[in-house]
Amino acid sequence: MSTPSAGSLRARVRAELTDQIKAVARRHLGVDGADLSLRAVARELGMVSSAVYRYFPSRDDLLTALILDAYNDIGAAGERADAAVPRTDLTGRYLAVCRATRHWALAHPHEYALIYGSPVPGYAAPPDTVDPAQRTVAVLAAILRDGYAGGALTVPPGERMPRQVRADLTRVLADPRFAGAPAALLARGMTAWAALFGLISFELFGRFETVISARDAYFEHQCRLLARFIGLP
Amino acid sequence: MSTPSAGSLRARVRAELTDQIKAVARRHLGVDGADLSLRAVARELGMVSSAVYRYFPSRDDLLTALILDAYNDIGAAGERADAAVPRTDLTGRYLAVCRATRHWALAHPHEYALIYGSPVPGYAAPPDTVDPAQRTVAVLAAILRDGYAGGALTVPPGERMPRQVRADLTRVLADPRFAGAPAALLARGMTAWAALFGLISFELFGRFETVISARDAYFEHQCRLLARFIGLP
DNA sequence: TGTACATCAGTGAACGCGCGTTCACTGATGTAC
DNA sequence: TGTACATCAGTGAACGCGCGTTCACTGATGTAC
Repeated sequence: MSTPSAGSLRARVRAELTDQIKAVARRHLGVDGADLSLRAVARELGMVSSAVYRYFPSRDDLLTALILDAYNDIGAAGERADAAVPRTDLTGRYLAVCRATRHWALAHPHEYALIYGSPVPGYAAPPDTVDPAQRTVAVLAAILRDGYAGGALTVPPGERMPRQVRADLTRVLADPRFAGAPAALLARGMTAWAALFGLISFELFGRFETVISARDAYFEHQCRLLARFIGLP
Repeated sequence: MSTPSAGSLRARVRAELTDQIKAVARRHLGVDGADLSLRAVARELGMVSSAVYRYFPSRDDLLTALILDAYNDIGAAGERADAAVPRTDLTGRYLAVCRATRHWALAHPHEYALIYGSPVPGYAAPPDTVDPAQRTVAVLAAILRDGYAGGALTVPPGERMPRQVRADLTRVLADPRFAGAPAALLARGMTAWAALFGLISFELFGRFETVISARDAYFEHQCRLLARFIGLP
């Protein structure tokens, strides 16, 4: 209000409109799916379609922005849920992350579909989406690490693992975000990770439509089974 | 050639062209995704776009035909794989079904995305897709049934299950295709089912891109973990 | 504090394109007698 | 076996629509002196 030079006013307005464009575009994902219409977004904002190009150089860049936001949102939701549980309550942390992830997905079905559904033909995600895309799985990995460090999680005795798989997992473990647990544990964790998103996608994409009616309870039960599978008490 | 009246000739030509249209449309799924272009399909077949309407009353009906075929194909692949393994080799049957399902998905990525990817906005699958959609999971259920009947699979002792979840699963078990195993086993089976498609979707939709290089071995290992999770030896 | 210039947001028209679907039509194939 | 009529496949033009992107422009906001 006082010190900030007039320059930052324009910048603030610009940031706000950028957010508004994204917000409207997000809503349009539900109508058009991944091939949302720039013109429709502009129309809803009362501006002419060419004006959007002052904010995003192309339709694909707008899409990329939505994808980035979605990854960061769902990842942050998982991180917050994890942080809210005592560090030593590993099962509680695991369940909290699962619930938060599903909760976000149910609240933002079209953004979820954008990042965890079919890839958009002709669209290639730029490299800077990779890190945000791994926030959720990084939270899960941290639980494995803490569980192993504290002795609660142990390597299942007599578990064999093909050499090539071990090589891949070892490479993953070289990343500090995923390090700390042995490969055998990471393997189980990654199965649970795929299962988590399999469950959410099944629910969201209609596979439980006339089959499962108690969705919350079902998800909870499935997650508990997966927790046991990982080795959590 | 001899007895079949001339009427069946026209019918045969019609059936062939119907198949050709579907074949071309299937290929176009890779370019346009679920919003494939009728005109592009017609163009590739050297016919005028309106001619396609002699075969499919609308674009959505063509899409429905592709969806039906895809469900039946992937389901049949699982059934064949299961049938090729001795009945008593439960783990072998389970792994065979998983492998066949993944194999089909890798060979038909765009059809897989059509049925197991994000739902198409504005498209509602007609009710006759439901049964074909359940062929794969029905094969898995049969393995549970046989395992339980033969005594190889047992209910995990002391496993609790929320009342509502039990109610849902009991309703599922009323269908002869899924009957035969107790609810606690079915619950595990359905987790493994979601995990299977979670794994395949992750692989196909690019989530393993720079992470897992030994895809076959990784999938195999994950499926073995899931087999153990279900209770298979 | 005031002026001269540069930056930027938004306009409106246009380009060139593709789409699903309808409709009246031609000509070939099938059917009934 | 041959003829008269009905069915059907495919044509080509048209309707009405929406799209992403470019471009020269106006007028407001910001900056340097």
